[in-house]
Amino acid sequence: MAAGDLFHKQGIRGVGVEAIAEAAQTNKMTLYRYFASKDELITEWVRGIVAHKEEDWKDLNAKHRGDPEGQLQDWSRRTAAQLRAMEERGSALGNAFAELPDPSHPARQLMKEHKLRTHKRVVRLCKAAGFPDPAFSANLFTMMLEGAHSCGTCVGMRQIGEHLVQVVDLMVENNRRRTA
Amino acid sequence: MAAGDLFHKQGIRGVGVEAIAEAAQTNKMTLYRYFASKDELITEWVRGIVAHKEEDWKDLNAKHRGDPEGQLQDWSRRTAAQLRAMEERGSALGNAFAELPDPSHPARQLMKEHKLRTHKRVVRLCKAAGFPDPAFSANLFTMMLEGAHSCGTCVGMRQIGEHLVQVVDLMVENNRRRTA
DNA sequence: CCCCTATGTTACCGGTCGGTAACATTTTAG
DNA sequence: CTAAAATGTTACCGACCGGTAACATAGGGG
Repeated sequence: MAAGDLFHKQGIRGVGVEAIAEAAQTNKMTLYRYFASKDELITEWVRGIVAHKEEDWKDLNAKHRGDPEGQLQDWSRRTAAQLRAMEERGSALGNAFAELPDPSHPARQLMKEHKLRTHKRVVRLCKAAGFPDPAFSANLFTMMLEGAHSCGTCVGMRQIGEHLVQVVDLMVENNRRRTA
Repeated sequence: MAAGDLFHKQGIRGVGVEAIAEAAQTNKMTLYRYFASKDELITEWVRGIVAHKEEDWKDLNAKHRGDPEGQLQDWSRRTAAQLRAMEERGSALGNAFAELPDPSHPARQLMKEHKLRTHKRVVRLCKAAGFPDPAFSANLFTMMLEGAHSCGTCVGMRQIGEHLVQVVDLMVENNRRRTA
């Protein structure tokens, strides 16, 4: 899905179907034989991103089975890596969410569900890790994660990523000391 | 600037000049006698929001002169209040930033400058408050602030706001204990 | 009253965009 | 090789949008 690059770089509404077709090395007609509308194209693109992130979580769970702290830490590290690879344009999902105000848009719903699932996962991890107030800690994690994407404009993504990792490590270690 | 409501609710690109004029209880022609283009309209709208936020900072500084911790805490409380008053649609500036990919767009530059100024202010406050690693703490604050806006989708803005206040208070108190 | 300015009205222009029809071309499979 | 399926090409439609011209109307100060 080469269209995604365009969506991300120029904004969903800023890129025309013609340009998408060209980027996919085909033409408008063929495109419309596979996708019913531009909205469906957008939705499939979003679905792909979301699926990829969900896959990442499965991988995380497989790699650190029964180790919630490890999952949280690895998660922060992967996020930091993504941040490092990120350009001026910020998070694809975040931007897409802002560009699709219609609450009934399928792509928006996909993103919302994914956000909810992710947050629930983090709450579960915090609970499993024995954090005294899992809801609070989870919200904190989520806030920082979401925020990290949009504040690379201030100091650069590298530093933000490192600090994200730092603070997650710190919280996990603190909690370990507390429970030990 | 009633146009702002439309920009915020339907997205900048999703609202036409005609609708803006109608919302301002006038018509397109009169609008174009005051603003050279839609982009200028957007820019002025953004300028207004940014100016308001800067004014808020001045007020913060005036109310807690020589008390950096107090400024940080009050800042988190004001943000929480904004979050509580926020609907499904999220932060106006955040969305605008996502909707204006062109780095040379004046509105985008305004937002970027504002973000940088704000972050520098937070760094200065952290330094003044005697945080051991001001850059780190400031990034943490900014991450949470930025993130709070975009993760109300998960658990609702009220809880996010409260937790933002909680963690800022916690950090400030921790630092106070450390330096005492 | 009258002039000047601000505002409103209508119609229009050029361009772009999402989407489709009809037809030509290539690729693939049997 | 041939038939069928997939892909490409061109042209087009209708809708919308940003922006403008020309003209009508109102309103306020001298």
